[in-house]
Amino acid sequence: MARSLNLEEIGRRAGVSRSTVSRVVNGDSNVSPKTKKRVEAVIAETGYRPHAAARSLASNSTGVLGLVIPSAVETLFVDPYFGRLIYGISGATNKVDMTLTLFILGDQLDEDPIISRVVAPGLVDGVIVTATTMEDPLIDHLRGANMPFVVIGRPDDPRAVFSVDVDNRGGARSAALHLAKLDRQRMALISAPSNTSAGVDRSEGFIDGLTAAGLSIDGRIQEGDWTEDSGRRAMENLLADSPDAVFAASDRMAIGAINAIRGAGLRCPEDVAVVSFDGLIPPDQTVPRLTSVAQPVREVGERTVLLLKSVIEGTVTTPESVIYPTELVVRESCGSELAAP
Amino acid sequence: MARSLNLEEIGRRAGVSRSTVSRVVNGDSNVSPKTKKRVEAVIAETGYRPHAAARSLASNSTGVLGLVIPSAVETLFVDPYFGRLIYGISGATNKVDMTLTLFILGDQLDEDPIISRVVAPGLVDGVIVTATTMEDPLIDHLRGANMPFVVIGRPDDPRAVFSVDVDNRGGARSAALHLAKLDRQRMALISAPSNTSAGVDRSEGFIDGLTAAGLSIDGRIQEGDWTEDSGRRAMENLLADSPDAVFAASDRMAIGAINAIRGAGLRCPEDVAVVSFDGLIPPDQTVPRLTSVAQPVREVGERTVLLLKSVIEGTVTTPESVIYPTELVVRESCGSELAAP
DNA sequence: ATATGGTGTGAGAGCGCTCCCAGGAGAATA
DNA sequence: TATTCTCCTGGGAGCGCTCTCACACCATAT
Repeated sequence: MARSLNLEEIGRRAGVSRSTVSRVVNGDSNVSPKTKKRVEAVIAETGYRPHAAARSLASNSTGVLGLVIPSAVETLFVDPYFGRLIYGISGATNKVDMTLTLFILGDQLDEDPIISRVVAPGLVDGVIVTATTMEDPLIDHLRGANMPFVVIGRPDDPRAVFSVDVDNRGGARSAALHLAKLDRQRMALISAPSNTSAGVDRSEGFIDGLTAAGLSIDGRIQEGDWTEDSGRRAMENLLADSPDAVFAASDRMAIGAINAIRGAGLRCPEDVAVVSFDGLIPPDQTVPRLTSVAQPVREVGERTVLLLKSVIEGTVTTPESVIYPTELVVRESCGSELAAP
Repeated sequence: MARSLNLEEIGRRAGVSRSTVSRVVNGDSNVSPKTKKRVEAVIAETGYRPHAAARSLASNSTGVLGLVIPSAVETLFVDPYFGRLIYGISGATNKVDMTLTLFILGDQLDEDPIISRVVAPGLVDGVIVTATTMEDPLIDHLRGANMPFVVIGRPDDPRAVFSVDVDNRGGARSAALHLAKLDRQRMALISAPSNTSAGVDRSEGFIDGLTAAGLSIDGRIQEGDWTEDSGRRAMENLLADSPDAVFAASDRMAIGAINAIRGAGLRCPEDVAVVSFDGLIPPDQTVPRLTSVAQPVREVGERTVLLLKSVIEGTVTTPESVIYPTELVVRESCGSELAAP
């Protein structure tokens, strides 16, 4: 019978103690080069790998980060944003030599059995919460269980919660100012869901920009749900008010809007200019190419992981809100070339 | 100083032993109703949750499933397929009361440090491998580490590996037969990468169908990489051969192809009919609505989880290949209405 | 010669749980 | 009352690791 391959066994084969093998495995410097080499040889030859659970139990840390995504994401998964975000977070997690666990929440948010798994001790060291709707009960559970966490988005109380977000307000505002500069007078808004912080901030920022330019929205607002389809329907409704420009709170909704504009026999950008938010669609994939407020999704993901790691390690203790700037990337859909000489 | 909340402590407060509390937590029947109630009260009141790592160590099972996704997925994440698949797998994992961990592989496939984490003992009980390219070294590592795994797709040797796949061949074949029945004579193919089993099977199935209909492809093949953009470029090349129909191995590539057809001033389906594979795009999101070979992504995800669970538990020991049927969903892009009276 | 200090190593305890076995309490049977 | 059986409960061992402490060893300083 093969005895199980553990520290003790490796030590036996290398003629040293369990402790010494542990030191070699964990890169402790207090091991003589000769011993180290011998132990490493045995490890390589046996294919030994430390037992993750045992390590977690003894060290009281798992090396695992949790990513919590609300259920509404079934539709959201179609949006390139989530794929990018997961990709960024996963890459950063690997870079710091940790593992990523996915918690996709069910429908009934409150007493979801998944939540109890998220906060169970010994499973994850910390949690990243994304796309949280305002006043998410999950936050309370996390805090109650004393589980380190970082929110992606703007939390209800930024002074009580660690968070990473992009400047949704400023980005949307710049979109309004840009369109105003191009002499658009009757702007419309396709907003994102108003129970998300990004949705609220982008709407407020846009209207803020309008106001600063001496314009007003006059009720030309339709709420979408991030999907292309909702963007198309929203635009169809808005066309009744004959707007000359529209700001869509996401790329995909903008694509839907462009389709609606075309479907109504109008031209984009000549008749209706379009500016979107996200900047995640490859430029040549749309006609006309989208003018969009670009947000650094990958950077947000990486920074979140790093921040969470600091919180777990206790390096950072007072909640901080990291906010990444956004950048208006001008292409054809806003009609800036029409205005230029 | 708050003493740590563990089985012993709960037992102390409820006036029973560690063992009894453990029985209550795990739903063991051999506990008197009175004791059970008392223990449950203490648990509820203290908010006790079992320590996952300790449990794993003692029971030698983690309750965690790993999902391994190759790196190429940065582009693939844009494809709705992966979102759906992850969503299905995650839902099924939750349903069997387990947790899902994500391993997104880096670029250098072979000695990726992530692989060593995947196969490390005490982290996951089993692994789901997706989008594997042929002869993936990961498979060998998994087998070498004696880690239970199930492949989504068609493995090199179906008799040696557990797998779940859809009938790519049959689906593609039915697309060819359908177009032939509509009197299309010069069909073209936009294939998926030939280092994936789905890519190979869909191409072979399509050509097989052509042959059965007495037609041939005559070199009208272009390979795409699943993206819309690659579909557009592929179609632009194919148009030089003036095909009257095209089969794209994925929805997104089909959308790119339609754009290319339009861009060349041709009509779809009148001049060039289009049939795609996947059936994941909401019908009204394209003009014309896509005729597509639909695959049951969610079912594949769920079945994979269930199968993996059986393998882990040892219920199933001889490798089996589950293959789901596909279904041709006819809409407008294939031009079937033109042929009908 | 003794004191001092760094370096490499081993042993013990303990993380919180599960699993197994021993055994008491009470009911059923003799 | 003695015996057997079932039901419930407690305690010990052990999962594989980390962490702290002790200590042997050798080099250098006093």
